[in-house]
Amino acid sequence: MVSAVRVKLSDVARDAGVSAATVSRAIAQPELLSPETLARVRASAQRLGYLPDGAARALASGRSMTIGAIVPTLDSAIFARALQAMQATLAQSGYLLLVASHEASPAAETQAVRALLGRGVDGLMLVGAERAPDTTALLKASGLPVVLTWCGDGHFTAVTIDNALAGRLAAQHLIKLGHRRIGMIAGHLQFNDRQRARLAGARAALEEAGLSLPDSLVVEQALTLAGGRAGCAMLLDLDAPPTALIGGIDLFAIGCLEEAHARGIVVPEGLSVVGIDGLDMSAHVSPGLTTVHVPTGRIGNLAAQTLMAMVANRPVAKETVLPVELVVRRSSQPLNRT
Amino acid sequence: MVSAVRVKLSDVARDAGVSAATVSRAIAQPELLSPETLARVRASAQRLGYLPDGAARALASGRSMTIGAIVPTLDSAIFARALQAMQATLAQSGYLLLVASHEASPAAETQAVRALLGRGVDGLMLVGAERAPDTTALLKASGLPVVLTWCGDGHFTAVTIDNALAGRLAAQHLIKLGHRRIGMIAGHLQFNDRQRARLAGARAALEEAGLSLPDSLVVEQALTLAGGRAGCAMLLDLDAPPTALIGGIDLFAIGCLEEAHARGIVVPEGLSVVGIDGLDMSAHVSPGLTTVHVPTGRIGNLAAQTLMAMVANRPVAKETVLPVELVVRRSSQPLNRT
DNA sequence: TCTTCTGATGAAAGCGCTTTCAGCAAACGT
DNA sequence: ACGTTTGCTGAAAGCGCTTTCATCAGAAGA
Repeated sequence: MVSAVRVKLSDVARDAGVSAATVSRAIAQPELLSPETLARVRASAQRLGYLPDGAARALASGRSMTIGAIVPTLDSAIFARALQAMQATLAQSGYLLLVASHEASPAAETQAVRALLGRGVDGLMLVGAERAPDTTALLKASGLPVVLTWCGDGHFTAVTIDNALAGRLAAQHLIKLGHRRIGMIAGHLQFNDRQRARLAGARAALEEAGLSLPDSLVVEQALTLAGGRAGCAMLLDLDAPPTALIGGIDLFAIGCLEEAHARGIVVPEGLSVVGIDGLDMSAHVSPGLTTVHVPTGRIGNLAAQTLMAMVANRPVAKETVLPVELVVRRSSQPLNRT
Repeated sequence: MVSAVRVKLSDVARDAGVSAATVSRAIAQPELLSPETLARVRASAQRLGYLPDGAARALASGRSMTIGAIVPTLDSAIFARALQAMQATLAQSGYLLLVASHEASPAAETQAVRALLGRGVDGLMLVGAERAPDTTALLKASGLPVVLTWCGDGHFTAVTIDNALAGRLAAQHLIKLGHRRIGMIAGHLQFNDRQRARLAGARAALEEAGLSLPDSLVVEQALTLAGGRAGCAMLLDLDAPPTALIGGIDLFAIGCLEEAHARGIVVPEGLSVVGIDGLDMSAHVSPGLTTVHVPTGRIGNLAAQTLMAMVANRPVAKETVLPVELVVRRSSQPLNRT
């Protein structure tokens, strides 16, 4: 490792014949310098290949130009897209994204928050509103800008969607099509307020229509395609199987499509399926998946923007609720249209 | 923002009645302290809610406990999985992941490298071996541990797969099934050595079998499902369309499945399709996708481990080539079996 | 001509931690 | 009994930068 001695601020200062303060200003507040000085400093910095030391800057200025994000997992189309959007938005302003995942463990989330807080992030993005009290206490004590996503808690700033409405829209669509026995595959409800809300929304819609979503028609599964298939299998194996299924996430719904196909059940003739998320994939599977579209990318963009605004002490909306929208495709049709 | 004054090392030291050095040791090298002192310091730290300042630690110690990763995009099942694996592996050792993406732009990659270098990462993961000379120069000059993934360049340490072999396996499989006109949908080849190698491998296999893969049977597409569909459409619209298709990534192959389905072409009877990647999804689409499986998660794990080993000055293999493996499913079958 | 600004720059004091280097007591060796 | 080693702890010097605060020309005002 022939690590060349790092060029530091003082080297540039010496080279340019100015003080360290001037070089510092050339980087952070160029408008304070005379054009000539600025040009000279920049030339020196360029020639020496100067790269400011982030740790030192962070220590001296109290800002790290880094935003933290803690998600259940990166290995999910949803969170991956949201993080990509965040990262892209942040990068435009010179911020970097520090990520951690907790795999649906509140304790791991606390750990992650502690780690990111220690790393001096300027702001923190979290998913959902439900978490260990420790975590919340840590967050509040830090006084750090925090943005919750997907679900808010009324306390922290949030960029959300109405998950209950999403569940409701899915259910209402099926009800309107004449379905009466509707089943739902949800993610494990513990430590997942998004899924709980979607389920509650669907249930409320059914009850408002004089129907119901009994626990026997709800299965909890791991948030994977295989989970969706397994859930679908369980519901179809019921004595009186549902005529329509709601997937708490699109992946579940796609799993249902596969399972139905494997069983020789034609969708939508033999079974209607509706998802929630609006994955790209959902438009391409066959039959095309009817789903409640969620603006995942925008959640990421907005979370990033909100966080940066908070860092800059600009006012931000306490909670931004992004719209969800039913997208009807081929996977759902009126009951008994044979 | 009622940001409570941050508890600092000196506060803990005072509270515990020891020097700052002792508190510092309690955190980083507890074995140097007497059990009693250690316990006392820990109790104080705990009670005061002390959280070490990462920037200060990084500045003083020269280590940030942060690893950087730069990928084309986070919004891809492949990179998302690799990053999730990296993150999980790193977290176990107290490291955090700083991510950036470049969207297939060499200039953006240079930018990202600069940003991460400045942020004082202890190591850097990059995808592929091809990049702007600036970037390479920057990397070398920094002397930082760097691990390339998917493709190596013989210079930097790398955790790779044999992309050419992957392409070759896909092609050989189809050749063995009797296919003679084989088409391929590849990602844009510029700034994507993985795709170039896969294409080259497929082409080599065909030539070895006395066949060929003319440019007319190769289409370049954006790395999305829609790209796969579009590519498939182009190839099927040829006067003499291929009887089998290789997708440079599974997503392409899945797109082919959709496009074929939309055209009323039955896979595999009317068209054989093979992918490369081994997405979870590929096992679940119908027909199940024949694909060359790539151990994506292991690439991430190994990259993380390698990077940590390099940071610790432990010896590491210059290049680890992970195995790829053909997984035959239903989407491919002998030619003309009707 | 003599203040009073204004704009550009420098000196120097940290930011919160790590890490030599020393010091000191207790344990050891002979 | 007297050097030596060993184990634990403290003092203090930075790490590389930012940011007051002070300075000092030159421009502007009286």
